[in-house]
Amino acid sequence: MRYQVIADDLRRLIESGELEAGQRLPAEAELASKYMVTNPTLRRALDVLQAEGLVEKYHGRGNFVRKPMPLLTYSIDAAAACHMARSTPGLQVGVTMSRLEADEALSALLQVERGTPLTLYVYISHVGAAPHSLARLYVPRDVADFGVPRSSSAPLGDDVRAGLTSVGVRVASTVERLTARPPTAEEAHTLGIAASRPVLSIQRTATDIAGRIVEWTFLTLPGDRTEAVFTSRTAKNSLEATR
Amino acid sequence: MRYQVIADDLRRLIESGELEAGQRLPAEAELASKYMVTNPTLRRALDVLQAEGLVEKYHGRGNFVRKPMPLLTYSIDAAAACHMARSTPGLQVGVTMSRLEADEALSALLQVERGTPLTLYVYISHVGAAPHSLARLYVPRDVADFGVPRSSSAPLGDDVRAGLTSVGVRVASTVERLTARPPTAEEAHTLGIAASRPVLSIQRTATDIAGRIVEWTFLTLPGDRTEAVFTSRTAKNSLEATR
DNA sequence: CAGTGGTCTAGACCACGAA
DNA sequence: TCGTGGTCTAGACCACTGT
Repeated sequence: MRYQVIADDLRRLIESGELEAGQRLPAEAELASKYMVTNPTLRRALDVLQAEGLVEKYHGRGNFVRKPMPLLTYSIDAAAACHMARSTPGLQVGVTMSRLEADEALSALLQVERGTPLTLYVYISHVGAAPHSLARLYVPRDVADFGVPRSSSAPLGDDVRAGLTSVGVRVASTVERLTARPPTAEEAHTLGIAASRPVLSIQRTATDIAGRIVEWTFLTLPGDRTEAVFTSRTAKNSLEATR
Repeated sequence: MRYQVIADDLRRLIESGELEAGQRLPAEAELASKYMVTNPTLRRALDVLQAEGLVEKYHGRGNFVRKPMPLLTYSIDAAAACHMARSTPGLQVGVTMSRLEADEALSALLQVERGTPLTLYVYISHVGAAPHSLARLYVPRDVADFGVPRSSSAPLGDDVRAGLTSVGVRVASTVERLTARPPTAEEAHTLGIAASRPVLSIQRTATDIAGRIVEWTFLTLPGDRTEAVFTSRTAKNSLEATR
């Protein structure tokens, strides 16, 4: 298997530092002639490295050694009942807002009737040029209807939650469902990862005292750059445990 | 992109049930001529479906529609502070126990000195012949030293936790760290999944009131067959929220 | 052995990105 | 525009599985 041999050689070059992080690899045509293989075979080798998270491919620009990225920590703390991501140096967060009406799928997820007006917030965070996280938050407009939050350092939509609180919505309960799965084609493209790289997918439902769903969030986080941390303290001992 | 079109069509056939679970797909040559593409293009389409977990490939035997497996729910409930998996019909759990001494890595994880005697419990659950979950629990023997738990319906080692409580160990705090990643070769073999299928990896640390780590657990769960659910209630409203 | 999937070539052509 | 990666063909040959 020539493509494995080539992948092994390039992996060695990357891990030994001879090809530096962020650096562009030689053009595929160049590598193909160096290794005396044809285009498809060389590309197969690069696919292996991309699947391992060592290489990023950009159509028209080149193939790059993937930079080690800061770990994004998604914290789930029972004591504080808060959700935050550790602020990361160089992290930029972009927010877009759009208004839509609930279709079949959304009406089921949010437990509202079809056609219910919703607001969708999409958060995409970057470290430099590389995407780092993707968050989609749906809020029924009859629950709250505020504008685009200031682009903040919260890549996972915490400021929408803060906005809900500020308009008097009381969140009583939050349910988070976490799965590991391959990204959809769209997610892989948005996050700039290979379709074979796992993502940590988190679906978060926030319910108010009346049992109404006030926020439904869909987080897609690159598996190898994300850690979800959950801390629970046994109720009776919570005071002693914090010393 | 012809391979995507083909993948979409085959996905539709699988999801609609026209191609049944476990059934062999037509030979690649047959499919290639049906879709009027060549071998590499058809195989590319199958790669997509394999990455999505819809198809399993076996060299020399054929390509098969992957059988759906029961979902394992890993529940993290702040109110109850308990961890359990929903009992699954046909689920069988095997437990093995072994004694060892902490090496470099384990001494760091468990915050004990090298050479500290430990007990390792390995839980492997099956549904029929197919492996379903893998749990490795380490307990320092100076914390507790009980025998092999009765093989139970708890595939994730909950009975070790129960055993700790029964000998008077008070767990004050539990930290769980969840990541999505590809399996190691060993894990892929044990769980019977492809190396490209993501797993949900959970590292759970239980600490007692004195800050001593009393249990360190390493769970490896197949991503597309596991869902970790976390429920939190905002403290002040916990009574009202339960009605 | 026959049937199946796995790898590779040589080359054409398309699509994207930066200058 | 030009250099880059992305897709596809037509066909050869290899490797695994079961009879």
